[in-house]
Amino acid sequence: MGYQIPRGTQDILPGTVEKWQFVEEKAREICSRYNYKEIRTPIFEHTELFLRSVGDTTDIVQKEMYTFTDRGERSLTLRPEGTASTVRAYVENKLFGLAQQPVKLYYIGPMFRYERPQAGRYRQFVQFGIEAMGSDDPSIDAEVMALAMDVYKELGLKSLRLVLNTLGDKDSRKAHREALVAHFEPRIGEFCHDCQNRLHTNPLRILDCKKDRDHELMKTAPSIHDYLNEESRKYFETVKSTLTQMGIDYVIDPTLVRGLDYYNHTAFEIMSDAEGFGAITTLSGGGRYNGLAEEVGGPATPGIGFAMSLERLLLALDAEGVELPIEDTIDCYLVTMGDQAKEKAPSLLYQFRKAGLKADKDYLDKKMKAQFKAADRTKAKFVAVLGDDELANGVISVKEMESGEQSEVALDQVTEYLLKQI
RNA sequence: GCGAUCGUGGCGAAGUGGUUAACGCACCGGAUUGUGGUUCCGGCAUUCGUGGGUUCGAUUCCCAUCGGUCGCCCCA
Repeated sequence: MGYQIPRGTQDILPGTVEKWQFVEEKAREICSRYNYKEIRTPIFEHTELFLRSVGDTTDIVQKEMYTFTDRGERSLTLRPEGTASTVRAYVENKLFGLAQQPVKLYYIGPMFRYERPQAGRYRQFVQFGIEAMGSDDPSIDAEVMALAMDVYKELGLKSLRLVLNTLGDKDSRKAHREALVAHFEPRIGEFCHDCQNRLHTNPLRILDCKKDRDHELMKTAPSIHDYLNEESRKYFETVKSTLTQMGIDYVIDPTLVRGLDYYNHTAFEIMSDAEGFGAITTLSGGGRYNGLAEEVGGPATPGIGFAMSLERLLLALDAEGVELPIEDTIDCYLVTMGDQAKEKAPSLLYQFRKAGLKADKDYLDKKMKAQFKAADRTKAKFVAVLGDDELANGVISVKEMESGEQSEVALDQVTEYLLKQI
């Protein structure tokens, strides 16, 4: 049976690829409205970059990376997300020196994570994401969320929920973290294995453990909101009020924690409430990562961004029954009858195409009836019928498929005729 | 990484330890020798994900493996 596609990957074929193109085009259009410029970075990076940025205690790094050694003994990793590469490029290319700040970038491309595939989860998947670096103004946090929501809304999605939280700044996080450890440590034995490990690596994650959700200590656990210093609290307030003024709905979820270590202050996810998703409801996620540029060897630079999976976006469109306005017709299908006409066909078709018409013909020597069927299948608006008779008289028959109306046109005028008709 | 479930032609989908593997859609041809979307007739899987085992014989039973789907974990 030949070869099989690797697990968790997919071929995107004609018929589906048009949806991808449409969605990508929409994302680009919105980015250009918000003045974000595209950046293209390599699909693999030095492994160290991800260890540093994503965090070596995260699931992504611990068990999901496609890491390999190249012939020069370098450890490389297929990118599991886009922020690390973008920040690396920002630092390496000294974009912090650009006159125009903040630097607002977007990317669309494949990411790789070694996971058990299921609906909406692949080993190679496409993320569209943006990063704004060089400003810690809360209005840019709101802008990032607005942009993300615009993509979904303008494509026609309705069942959306913007979930928002703050993780606070370094000091707030540190104080909260200590409080969490103090809270759970005396009775950590009552928690699951994962949580016991999390206590010292990442106590924040205990809060959204599904197994221990009902433990009494969960309800009394210290919330980050009680440990926010004045600055962090004010920052969060401004982000919220800006969103409100923009008319963007959101809900606060104090337990929202993101899976990557680099986040602070604003963290958000966009969820879909549409039926038909199974376990996956998160369409995209993002947040602020002040300090990441330094971590990667650059100057202290605030940053914020988000990323969405296009696979999940398409799934959501499907779940909500959204039909994208995709044009898949052609203007003219050329049908021929007889040897002379057949010989004339390629040059005539070329003439159509040079004039800008979408045109095609038969290549399998089919009978006329079958050629018409093919014309239907390609959704041709017009069929031009050229037989030896017409050719001898210097004319061609043009039939409009929907109405069935047919007229005879001079052969040397048919291109102009078709251009006028469509 | 763990658990469950499924895997039959291009697609959907029956089926049985035993000579020819239903059916529907799609496709191809003809009725209609220069005109499509309707109708009628005919054609279309040496083969049941792959490999091995049990058996006189397996698509059907067993094992392994690969893959899909779902749940857990986690995430986009």
